[in-house]
Amino acid sequence: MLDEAERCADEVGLSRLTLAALADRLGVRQPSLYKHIDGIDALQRGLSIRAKNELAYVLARAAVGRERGDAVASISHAYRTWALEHPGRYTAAQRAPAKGDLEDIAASQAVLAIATDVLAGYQLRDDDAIDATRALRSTLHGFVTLEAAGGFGLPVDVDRSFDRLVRGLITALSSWTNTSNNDDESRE
Amino acid sequence: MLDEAERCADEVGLSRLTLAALADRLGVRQPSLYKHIDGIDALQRGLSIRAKNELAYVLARAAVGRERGDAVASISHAYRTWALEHPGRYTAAQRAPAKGDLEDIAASQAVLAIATDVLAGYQLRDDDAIDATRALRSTLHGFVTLEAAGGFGLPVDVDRSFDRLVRGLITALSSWTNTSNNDDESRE
DNA sequence: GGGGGTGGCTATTGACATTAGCCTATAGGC
DNA sequence: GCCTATAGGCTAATGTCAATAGCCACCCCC
Repeated sequence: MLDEAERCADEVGLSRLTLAALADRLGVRQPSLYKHIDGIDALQRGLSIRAKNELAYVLARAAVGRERGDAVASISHAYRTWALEHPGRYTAAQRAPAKGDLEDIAASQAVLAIATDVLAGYQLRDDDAIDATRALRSTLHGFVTLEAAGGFGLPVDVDRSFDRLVRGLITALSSWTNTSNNDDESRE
Repeated sequence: MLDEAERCADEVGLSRLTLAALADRLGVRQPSLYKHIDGIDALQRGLSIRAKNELAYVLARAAVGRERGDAVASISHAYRTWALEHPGRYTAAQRAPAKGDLEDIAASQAVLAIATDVLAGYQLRDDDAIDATRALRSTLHGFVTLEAAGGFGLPVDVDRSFDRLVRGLITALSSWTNTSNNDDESRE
């Protein structure tokens, strides 16, 4: 059932994943779904957890045997590719865990852990590491979200833009501890 | 009426802004709203346009008299502040214009124009400029969205993280044309 | 061959969006 | 001063969706 829900969400968008539509696709009446899942909130939670775990797995695979800029570039592209291929699941994965929902929290941290691991190569400490993780997540999430929402109107090559963004990110990470208190103007 | 809708959206979240709730707040029955606006789609479109224009104005003010890194930092902080103060409107502003909806397209471009203007100080040409604009938008949008969604679980200072991110962005922009084809490893 | 669990079903309720059609106050034109 | 168009409210009704209650059939296992 979650399988079908995932497919449905990816096809029509998470916000249009309705219990009625799902029942239709499964060839049963809508109330029958309640024998398998406890309402639409639980459905979204289930999708979210599966999505987070799947994403974590994809990212982990992209990172094996790489480090620093190489690893960042690899997971970045894997992230974007996965998100674009599974827009419904990607949206689901953004759902923040409820307080005390250990399974959901674990799934969320599985994704986070990849980022942390990759950034470990940069030898950042404490808050620096957290800042860098947040920067990585923000950058990827922002681009992918805008792209998926059709926010980039112009027909200019989006792959290239993403590549540039990732490169910029890697540049920033390379000198992360140096930028704690500087300005710009390194050129011209 | 849009005023009240904005307040309501900011208070309870755009997704929970319902015509029924809005009618309640206005002290009228729900169908009466149709005398003023053509359904919930039109309401969201109206909110979106107003939000985009307001955001564009806020950003423009933040940019006056500044350039390059200074301007980027200023609009970045203005962007985040506005988004956090008006979460409903900010969400509304993300809505992509419908094809051929000139008013909405104009509002969207008003926001974009600020970014373009600010980045003009970096003397980027053609696709470079577009890539940089997309990078700027992605970075800000990503951070703010994650923050608003409660995506940053840890209690570590979010202001600081944002500051670092913006600095990193400025660093990347400063050497934008140089990063077209490099790697990382500028340190250690 | 009976009992329970599994997984369907219909019927019903309640929130919400939307449409149809009605009523009133009022602002101008005459 | 009257007449009418319109702005802006209303009730009633329909349709979609989530959710709950309560019923029934099958099937496995003993």
